[in-house]
Amino acid sequence: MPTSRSYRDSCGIARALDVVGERWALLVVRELLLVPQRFSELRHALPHASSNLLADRLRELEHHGVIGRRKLTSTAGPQVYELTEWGRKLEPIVLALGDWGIDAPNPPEPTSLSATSVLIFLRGAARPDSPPIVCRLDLDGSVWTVCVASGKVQVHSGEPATADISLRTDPKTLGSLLADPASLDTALAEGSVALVGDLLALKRLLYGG
Amino acid sequence: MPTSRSYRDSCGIARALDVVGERWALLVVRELLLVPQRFSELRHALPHASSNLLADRLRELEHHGVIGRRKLTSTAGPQVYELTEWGRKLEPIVLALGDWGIDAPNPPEPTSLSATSVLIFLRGAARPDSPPIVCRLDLDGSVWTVCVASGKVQVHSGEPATADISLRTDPKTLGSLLADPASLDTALAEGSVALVGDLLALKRLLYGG
DNA sequence: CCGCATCCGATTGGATACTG
DNA sequence: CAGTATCCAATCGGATGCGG
Repeated sequence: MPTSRSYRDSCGIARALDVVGERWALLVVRELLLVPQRFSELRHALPHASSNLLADRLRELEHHGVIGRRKLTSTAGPQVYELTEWGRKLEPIVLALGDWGIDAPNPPEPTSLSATSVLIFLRGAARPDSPPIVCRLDLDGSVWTVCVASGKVQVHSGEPATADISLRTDPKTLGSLLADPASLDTALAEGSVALVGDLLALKRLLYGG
Repeated sequence: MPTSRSYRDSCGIARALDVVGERWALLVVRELLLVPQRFSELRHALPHASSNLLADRLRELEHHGVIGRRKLTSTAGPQVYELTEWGRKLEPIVLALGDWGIDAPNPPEPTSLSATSVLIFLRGAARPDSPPIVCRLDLDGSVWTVCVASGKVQVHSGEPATADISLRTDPKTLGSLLADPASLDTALAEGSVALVGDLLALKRLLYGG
């Protein structure tokens, strides 16, 4: 009679929530939107989730077919978690939920902000009509490529072939920069942001124009 | 130090989940998408949620500004819960989540299916390019108007001014009908669906064509 | 270190009963 | 009808352990 934890409701909304409605589940999906990640990377991205809980969610999401795991090297070695084809269809929903949540009150400090989160926000905020640019972005040591070209903003993991500008900072600082353009100068001055390349190009990328 | 139940993550997605991520919250929102509802109506729509939990969620959603409560008569009397302007912005997100959840495995029986759920599904499934029609729909005693006109499908609570066809059934039967067109004839025969008007018009409304 | 599993106190969810 | 009060089971969060 434990009747599991299902909503036992035939509606598609309830059935979706049976799969991704439990605590942390959609944040795991968020983390996997840009790139497959390893267990330890997910832990770093979601520092307020305990390890057992994260392991539970990953197992459940895998069991429901939202994510899969793939070995990086054949036969024993590190593995990454990635969205399945079905799981990837959550992307527009999760992004829309993020837009909606912008208007919510801020959570109590201290807060976390993962690289994936801020990159998703940057991708949505960057003006696609700004001039083409390739930016190398080093966030907490992991390297990303932000590319604006022909009206599209792309973000993916790894080194760019060539870069117009190069930025090194951490997710929370980048988040502050996006929220408050005025903070860019002081961040550069105190070294929390290191820039190689044209400052004006960076401002166009982050704030449009 | 209880550090509440917040995700403590600055990302908009996490902040949205701080508001509507708790159990039952989004199903309450779903119930209020079509029409404001009273406490007892919500209980009937979500029979697997206990009363204290429903009261808790309503209080929290109100506190966060997703829903509000309004007195039907001035000074003491019944009250209804309704979405705020901000809460109404969840509609496309919740509908998209429902579309995604259609592909999820069905929950274990027995399942519930509220009038709102099935009407939302009907509204999305009905072909807007079918001929104009006004349908009076009596679901478990509450009356709705389904109106197809000029390429739009509308569903709202209450009696239509005039109706081309009139249907009386319950949400679960209507859900079965939408899922399986072949079940319509037997449902009519055994009386679980009562139709007044043109059967062909009903089939066009439910299944397109 | 990485990828979990185990243990435990604090919260939360669920069912029933009860009150204004 | 519209919720509270109460009790108990399940879950969460945090710390720790542990094999590879």
